[in-house]
Amino acid sequence: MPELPEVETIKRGLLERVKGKKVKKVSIKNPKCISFPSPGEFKERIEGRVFREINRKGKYLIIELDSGENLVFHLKLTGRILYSPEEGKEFEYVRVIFAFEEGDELSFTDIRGFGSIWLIPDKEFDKIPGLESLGPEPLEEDFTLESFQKMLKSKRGKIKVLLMDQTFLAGVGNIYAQEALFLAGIHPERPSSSLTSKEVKKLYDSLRFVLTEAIQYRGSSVDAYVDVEGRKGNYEEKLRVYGKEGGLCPSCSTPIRKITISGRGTYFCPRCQK
DNA sequence: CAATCGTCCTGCGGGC
DNA sequence: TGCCCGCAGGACGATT
Repeated sequence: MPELPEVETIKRGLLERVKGKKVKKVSIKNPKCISFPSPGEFKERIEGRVFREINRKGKYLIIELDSGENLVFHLKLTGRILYSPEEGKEFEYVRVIFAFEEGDELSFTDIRGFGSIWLIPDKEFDKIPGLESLGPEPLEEDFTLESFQKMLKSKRGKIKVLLMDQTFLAGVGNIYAQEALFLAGIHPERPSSSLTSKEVKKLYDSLRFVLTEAIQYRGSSVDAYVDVEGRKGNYEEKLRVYGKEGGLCPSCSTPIRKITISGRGTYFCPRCQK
């Protein structure tokens, strides 16, 4: 389940490995993941192009090509982007392989197949569902406590659902929404409008803290996540409540509880989170 | 109108 | 033991 810290880790790995490289060949093993354009056009428009700047927006990964087009990935649940220093490496569940002139390769693999790839001309991000309606980046400077307070004012509904809403905040998913709420001592089912200003500040600080810490640890390998080198993240063992059903609260030793909110598994400490 | 549900897909875990 | 059913989940679109 790659969320902001995992996609950021992949981005940094790509900058190191493939920035400035020229694509010699695109091999499409399973065209279903290519949302736009047609597989044939996708291949034709990428071969011979150079990977320039590499950016992340929420959970989307964006590679700028020297043609002015953008190669965009969304990994959803089980997508992986894997680097291989040699050609011919066939990863499991491989869908698309980008082979570079230097003889190295980048593979997109996906077990469950929810992930998507797009190739779009510059400034045509509207071709990608969700990309243009993303909320602010929680680690950017313009996401201040004041702006978070304002954002919450016009919103209703459960706070956990809101944190995971990509149009509200970019890049936060099921894992880090729960971790931030735990650190802030806020029950995931609390109506967002019921938070006191003290709680809003705690949540703001917790969100930024947990995302920053998770990036430092190169992400959490829940589900299929690994970095471009195929290495697992180191943050899983640091998770405080996510996936800890039957475990004890790291703060008060009360058993962690699991509930379902909008169809998503949600872990929390019934004592620490009110 | 906001909240929930169905959908896509496949590995895996629980249950018998 | 081994099989099978059903669950998990990001985000869009349909539905209530």
